[in-house]
Amino acid sequence: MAIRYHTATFENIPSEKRERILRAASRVLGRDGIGGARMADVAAEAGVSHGSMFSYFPTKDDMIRAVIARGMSLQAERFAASDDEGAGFAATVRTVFRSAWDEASAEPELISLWLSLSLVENARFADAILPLERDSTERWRRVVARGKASGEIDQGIDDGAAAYLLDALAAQLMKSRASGLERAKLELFVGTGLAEAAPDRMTDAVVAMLR
Amino acid sequence: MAIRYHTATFENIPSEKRERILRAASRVLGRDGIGGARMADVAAEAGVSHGSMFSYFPTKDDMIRAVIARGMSLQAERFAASDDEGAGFAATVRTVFRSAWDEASAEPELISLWLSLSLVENARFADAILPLERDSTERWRRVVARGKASGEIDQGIDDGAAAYLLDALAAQLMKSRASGLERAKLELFVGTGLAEAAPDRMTDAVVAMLR
Amino acid sequence: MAIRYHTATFENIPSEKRERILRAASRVLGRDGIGGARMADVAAEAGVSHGSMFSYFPTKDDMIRAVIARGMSLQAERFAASDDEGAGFAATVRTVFRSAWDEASAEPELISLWLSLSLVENARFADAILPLERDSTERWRRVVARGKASGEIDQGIDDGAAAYLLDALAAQLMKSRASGLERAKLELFVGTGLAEAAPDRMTDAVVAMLR
Amino acid sequence: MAIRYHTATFENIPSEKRERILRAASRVLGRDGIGGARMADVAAEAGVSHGSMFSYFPTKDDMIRAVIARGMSLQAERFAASDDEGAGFAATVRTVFRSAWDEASAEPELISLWLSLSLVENARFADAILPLERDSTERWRRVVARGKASGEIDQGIDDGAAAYLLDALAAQLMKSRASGLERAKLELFVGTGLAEAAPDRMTDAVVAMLR
DNA sequence: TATGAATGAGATTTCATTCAT
DNA sequence: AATGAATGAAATCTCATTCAT
Repeated sequence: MAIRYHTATFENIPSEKRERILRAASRVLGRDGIGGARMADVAAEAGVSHGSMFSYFPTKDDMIRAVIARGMSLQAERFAASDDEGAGFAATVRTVFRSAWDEASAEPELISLWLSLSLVENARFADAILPLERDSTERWRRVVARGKASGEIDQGIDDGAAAYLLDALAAQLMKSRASGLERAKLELFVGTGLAEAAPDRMTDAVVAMLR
Repeated sequence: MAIRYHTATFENIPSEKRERILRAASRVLGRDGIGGARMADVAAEAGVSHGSMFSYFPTKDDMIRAVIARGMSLQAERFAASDDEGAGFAATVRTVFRSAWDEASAEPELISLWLSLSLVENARFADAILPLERDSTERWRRVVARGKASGEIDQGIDDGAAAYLLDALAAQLMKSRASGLERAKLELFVGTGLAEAAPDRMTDAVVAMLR
Repeated sequence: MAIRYHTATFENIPSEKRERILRAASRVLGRDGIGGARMADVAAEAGVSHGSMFSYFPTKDDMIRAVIARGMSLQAERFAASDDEGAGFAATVRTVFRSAWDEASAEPELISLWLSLSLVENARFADAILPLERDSTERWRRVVARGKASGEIDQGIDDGAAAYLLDALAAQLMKSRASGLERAKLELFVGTGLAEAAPDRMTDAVVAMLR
Repeated sequence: MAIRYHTATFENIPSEKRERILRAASRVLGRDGIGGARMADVAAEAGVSHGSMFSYFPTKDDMIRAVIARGMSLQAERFAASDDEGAGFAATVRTVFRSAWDEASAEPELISLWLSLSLVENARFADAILPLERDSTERWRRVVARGKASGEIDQGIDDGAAAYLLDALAAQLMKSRASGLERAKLELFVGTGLAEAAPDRMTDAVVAMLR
């Protein structure tokens, strides 16, 4: 069902090499951008020959899609892993904000790539992550619904707006791990050097607001 | 005091032409991205010769900085214009969200360009808008302070977090005017075709939450 | 005595496989041209591995020469088969034109390949078919000689020119089976859709002219 | 009405340079073939930079079409120039065969290019010369008609076949100037070193045959 | 000052050939 | 002997920048 952007050759090589290449691509794409990334750099960083890249992916665009697809499934896995239907609203928000923060810190280049997908110039890749965004939407809606059911969220609150706000906050936190500008902005609000505390502080704040 | 990125020649041409060039550059940069924009396209769109571009700006990077600087001062003007220290918190949020939305709708390419500046690949331009972000921060802090003073915001609310949240929401609304992906995400929350109502709905929601 | 362009390995594989490979090569060379043909395509079309091709033929050029040599001997066989020293001039011309037409229709890619050999860029392969051309010359000279002897050709006719003309006509007919342009040209003369009747019509015409 | 394959830039440069580039392209295409010709070689041979070539022609294919178009109009001019409706059949054939021979000798690379167009691999360019072929057809039909009217051609002769034969012979003579293989073949018929006499000898032969 | 032709370094992509398994 | 992954040189095309007019 999932579309494959790579060639049969790519499926035949050792999975260790496959991972190495996709990680290198992810790193270069995150660093130099979709347009600025050079296949030769990815090849060098992955320790394969320039020509080999094109035996793994028909075109640069295909490689990009493959990296996005991998990023998506990694993210989906993490979402699923952090999902605990039994936890309370505040605990859930705290867990999700914290894990979003940690994952973004671990692979900031994937976040950079994700940021790129919002640009019109890269719109042709955006469809690749829509499913993930949809997934994320649903997740937040359910979290809000549970919060209302448990009384942790005021009944008068607009569900959709609350979900949007929570999603936007999580996204903003992640972006501040990948982007110097977003990080600077975050520090303007929480204080220089206090970024690390941001996920918890935001959790407290948002939980308080919604009650 | 402000740094000039253009040449003396650029100052000698009619201001109408100057505007035309900067607007064309803005449009092309927003559409094709910082890396993907071509000087020849800007020239063609502005109705000047390709060669002239380099007599106005020493390099492409300089032209980009000039466009960003112009975007910044436009934005600063608007901020100043919409500032009404006498208005209440709710009214201020509504006005700012709405005007952010309208301005983004009017010049989405400036928003696109602004989005680009969060990417690491374009980090060398980010310092150009930091002053504006700082300005925006201060503004939201003052708005929150007024809200607390007037009792429209609960005393227990974390000031910094509230300001961050309001800023993030305003930014998110603006971005959804320039990016198909962000627009799709907004519609996932507020419902397809209901994007237009988003600024008011977000205002209502956030005002309710902070009370 | 004949030069071998293939390796010893090629001689050890089943003759069925050998044929399959040479036919595939012929097809690909005819379709994509000598320069444009890709070894990988030949391999795929023949159902052997890419690498094997180079264990059968040291280089692409060798493979091409092998294909040409095979085409030559096929053609020589057919020449010999259609040779009937006892037949009259008109009957001989008719038979040869018709069989040239039919053979070209059956394996147009061999004709394409033969056409390629007239190009300067492929001159290095031309020596491979000179013997065949020489053979063809001799054959036509003999046919003309028989025609004169039997009185079917006017004594005043220039033998060499007549033979050249007959050979050129036969060649032209064959080429029109492989080349869209040559076919279009033939139809300009004989009428659209009437190409199939061309061999007989040309036979009648040329027999009438030489009498 | 005529389609232009070059850019506006190409029209702005000195006509001397334009000619130089098209001639260089023609030479390289004739020598290395359509697929084998390299833009860098054309550029070097014309004394312009590699990059400039792409400011004159959007793509290599466009350059090829431009060269073909130029070859066509040169050829059409010559056709028109050698047209003498008042001349007798034999004189016309002699003039046309001779001028075809001379022109082919003067610019063999154009003939090579023309030969290339018969290959399936180059079929996408063939439509560019169909008008010329059509023109040539009509011309030979008229020549044959005049020959019949003046009694120089036997009434029983098949008009279409005669025209086809004359056209094929002219083409064959031209091709033998560009192709070593075709030249060798011609010499097999007329005798080594006697190629130069071929046009006249063929004229005599064909005039005799058709009477 | 304005123009637009010219340049060349650099990016993607192709493919004959090699070689480890 | 067979396979197919790996290689890297080379080809087309792009575009910021320069420069003669």
